[in-house]
Amino acid sequence: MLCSARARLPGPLDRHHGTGHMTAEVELKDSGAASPPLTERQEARRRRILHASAQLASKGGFDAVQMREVAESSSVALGTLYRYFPSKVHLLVATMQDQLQHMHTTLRKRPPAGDDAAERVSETLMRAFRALQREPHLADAMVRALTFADRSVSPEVDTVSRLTTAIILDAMGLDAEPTPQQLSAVRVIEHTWHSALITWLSGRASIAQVKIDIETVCKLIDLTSPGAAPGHPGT
Amino acid sequence: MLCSARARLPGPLDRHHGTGHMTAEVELKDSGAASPPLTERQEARRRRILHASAQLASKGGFDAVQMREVAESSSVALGTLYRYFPSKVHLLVATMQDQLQHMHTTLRKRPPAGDDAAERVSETLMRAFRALQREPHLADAMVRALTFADRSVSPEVDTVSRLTTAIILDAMGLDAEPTPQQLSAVRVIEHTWHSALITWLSGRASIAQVKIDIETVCKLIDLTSPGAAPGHPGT
DNA sequence: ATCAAGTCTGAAACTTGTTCTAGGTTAGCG
DNA sequence: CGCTAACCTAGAACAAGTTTCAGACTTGAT
Repeated sequence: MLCSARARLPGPLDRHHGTGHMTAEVELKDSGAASPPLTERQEARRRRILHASAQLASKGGFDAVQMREVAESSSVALGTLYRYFPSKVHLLVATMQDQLQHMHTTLRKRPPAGDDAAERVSETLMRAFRALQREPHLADAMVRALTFADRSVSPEVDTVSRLTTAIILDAMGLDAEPTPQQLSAVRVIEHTWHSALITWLSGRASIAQVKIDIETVCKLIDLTSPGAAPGHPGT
Repeated sequence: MLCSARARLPGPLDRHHGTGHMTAEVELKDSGAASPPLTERQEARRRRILHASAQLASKGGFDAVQMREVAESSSVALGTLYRYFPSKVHLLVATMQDQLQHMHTTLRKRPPAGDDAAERVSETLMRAFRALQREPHLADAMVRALTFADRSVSPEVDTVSRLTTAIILDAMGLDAEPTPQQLSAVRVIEHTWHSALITWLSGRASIAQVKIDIETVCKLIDLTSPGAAPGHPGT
């Protein structure tokens, strides 16, 4: 990455001024995300790009996702690629968002069956972890992009973060709205999740260690659940 | 970063074959690190480089640390810079190691004075956090480099990790050797620490939120300390 | 003093992310 | 049908990390 994140000219993903006429190509289904009303062909291009990105990432990780190659693989001009995704990090974060959505729907179909919330969350994360182990290079590309992202990618990273939070909250199976303490615990779990993945991906931690750490951090859920001993055990 | 981390030719930081003659320049004090027996002038160069790196990083963060500039600021040829630090990430991780060592000695002088281990650790981390807030750009450069580092930087990142672990263990003030559970808790705290810093640096979390999360994760220390309720509170 | 080995320098070259430009294309609209 | 705005393409150009190379320098050994 060079200087990353300048102000960008309006692209197909920008809102219109509402003056009446819209994008040149015919506008269709704005189902899903609210911001980008995309054309059929634009949607197709976007998908091709994300597919190429994931493909290349699966092969060789972060470094293997080269913008020129992504452009060529998805039959799109380099300039167009940059119109859709203003930087490599944007692209990879979007790729991650895509994959996360898959995972979320998959997980909803077969929810974890642990006895308490902590178990269910750690089971869920371990399931996700196993999925990532099947495509370690892809995981590398996505996670590195995610943690390397600077302020210009904040909105996208935030979306990913919300998705992850949703997955964890789902697994917790709460009866009521989460308390602030629970939300903090979830954030901590997310932190641990990302950082543990990094250490695993860079070969500094074993799979077993990641498992242990996930289980360790998940204990925070019991600790912060309403009804658990408040404050320190010694108090 | 481009392709990062090729096999590198022998540099001043490499061990010798023990054949008898050593580095060209006079060899002096190998106090400190065991691996690199550096000359006086080499040590001076190394320091100049690290200083320039920190200087530039303080000014504009990760992007502002440009290898050509570092080389010029430290009056060293670009090739030499690369001989000392095989990549920008190596350089920044080494910079972090340097800063951490300062912090460690500083902390040893005025150890935290909390009642229990969890308090002391979170106080220590918050102190470090405040130090980082004084140089947010430097923090940005170091932390981004740390989490972006790939396998080729593992040894260096590991050193930083060990330093951080040492700081936390120091703050805990253990009577005995840490148990495996405690070590896992410390790793989780470290994960949270890095990842929370990232979210703060990229503007996605407030200082207050980082504080809360650190305090939250530090509760794990009580939970895993010998004598605390083992397993889940509900069991 | 000379030699060999390892270092340092300066500069050019190469790679890949990112930006820019000129021209061709598409689609709504009068 | 022809206009216009927005889009897309091909390709050059630029920026910064990384590599390479020839030559000068340093030092210990002969």
